Amino acid sequence: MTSHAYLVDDDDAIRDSLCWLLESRGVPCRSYPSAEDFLAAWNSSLAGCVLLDIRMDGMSGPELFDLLGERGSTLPVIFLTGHGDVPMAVSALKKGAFDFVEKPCNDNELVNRVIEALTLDANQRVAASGADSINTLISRLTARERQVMERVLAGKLNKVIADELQISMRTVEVHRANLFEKMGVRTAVELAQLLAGKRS
Amino acid sequence: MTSHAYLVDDDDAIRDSLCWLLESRGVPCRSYPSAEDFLAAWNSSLAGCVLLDIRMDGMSGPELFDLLGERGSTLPVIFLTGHGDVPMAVSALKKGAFDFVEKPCNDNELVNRVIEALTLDANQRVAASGADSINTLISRLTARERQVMERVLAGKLNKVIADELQISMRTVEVHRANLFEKMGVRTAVELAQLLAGKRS
DNA sequence: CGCGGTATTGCGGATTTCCACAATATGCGC
DNA sequence: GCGCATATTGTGGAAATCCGCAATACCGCG
Repeated sequence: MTSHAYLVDDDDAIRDSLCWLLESRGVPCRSYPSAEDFLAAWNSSLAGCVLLDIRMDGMSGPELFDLLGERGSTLPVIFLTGHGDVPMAVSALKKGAFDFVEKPCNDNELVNRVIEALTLDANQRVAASGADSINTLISRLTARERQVMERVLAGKLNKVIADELQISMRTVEVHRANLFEKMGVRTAVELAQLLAGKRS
Repeated sequence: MTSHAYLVDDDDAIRDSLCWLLESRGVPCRSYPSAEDFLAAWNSSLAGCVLLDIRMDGMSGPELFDLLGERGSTLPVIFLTGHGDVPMAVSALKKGAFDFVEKPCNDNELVNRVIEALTLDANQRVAASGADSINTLISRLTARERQVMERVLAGKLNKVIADELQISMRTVEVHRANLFEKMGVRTAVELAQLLAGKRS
């Protein structure tokens, strides 16, 4: 999924001109005439950022913003508005909007913000992919292996784990070795380091 | 250091009325007639939050905000302004201000924001104290113990560590046991958990 | 100079982990 | 039913860790 700027505005002229501006600066751009249109097109694998008009027919910009958040979007959102007020800007930013700019605005400024947002999103994605691949690894463990892993991470001895799980020590050793193998580590400490912070 | 609201505004009447409002709601408050006054009184152990007027004689609110940031303040800052515009609010929030409210504002709203900011600050402090106490623990280790700890956290076997440090395995065992004792853990895994994330 | 803290090492035994080899049982899909 | 993945257990030995007891050495402080 290439990184795009997703422009949502119900004004045809603005959509066209902004889209042209961005593409002329090397930023791939797709535009949508309504919040509903973008929401329909959105899926969690979209990468890039969103340029969102505040006031639109149908669903408003902030409403779309909230909805995207609920659906797990992490796309940076830049609000665009011709008639914004301070409380609206404050509210948007406190909810995690990337920026809030008033129309008309300086072209270079806007393109810069878009590029910043694109960069942020790219960084977020590499960071997330780390956690993701770890969760993928964990997902490949069997239930037993996960139970053993939990207890290994709690610093428990095999014999204690065996006792807690009501199985023999030998079995614990087997699960332990298997899960280390699957997680690609050689020691319990490496496992702890691997999962440091991003627990699932 | 008790948690306070630090009010910085050059308008006597506003200072008095806001201070009275906050104290009447149970929020201890101290006020300063200028940014310079607060800056002089500030030190890194102050706890609470800052209520900052934008436009003041001498140093402006945003200028003070930047300076505090440079000096390592983590106090949440709520900007107060009677004539703010959107770009100003956006700029403040993107720089990390806690909130940005326009005067006149609803008393309850403001008090709520202050309490939120106070809560945030308190949470930040407990989080920081955790990292701090860990660093304190580490600082009590001897040089050798730290060297051993590094390698233990790298998942190395005692024999390897002994080899790297050119000492006997027995010595490594001793250092290892001592540092576990000092760090208050019983296993290498616990140590890794303890230092998960906040490495010094 | 003696005391205390740190660093160092050895011995020997208890405990634990690691692993190869080997085997049984269950459940699931073709 | 057969093959495969998973779970389970055992034997036995090599390797590593854990730990008490004991000793030597260096260094800074009073």
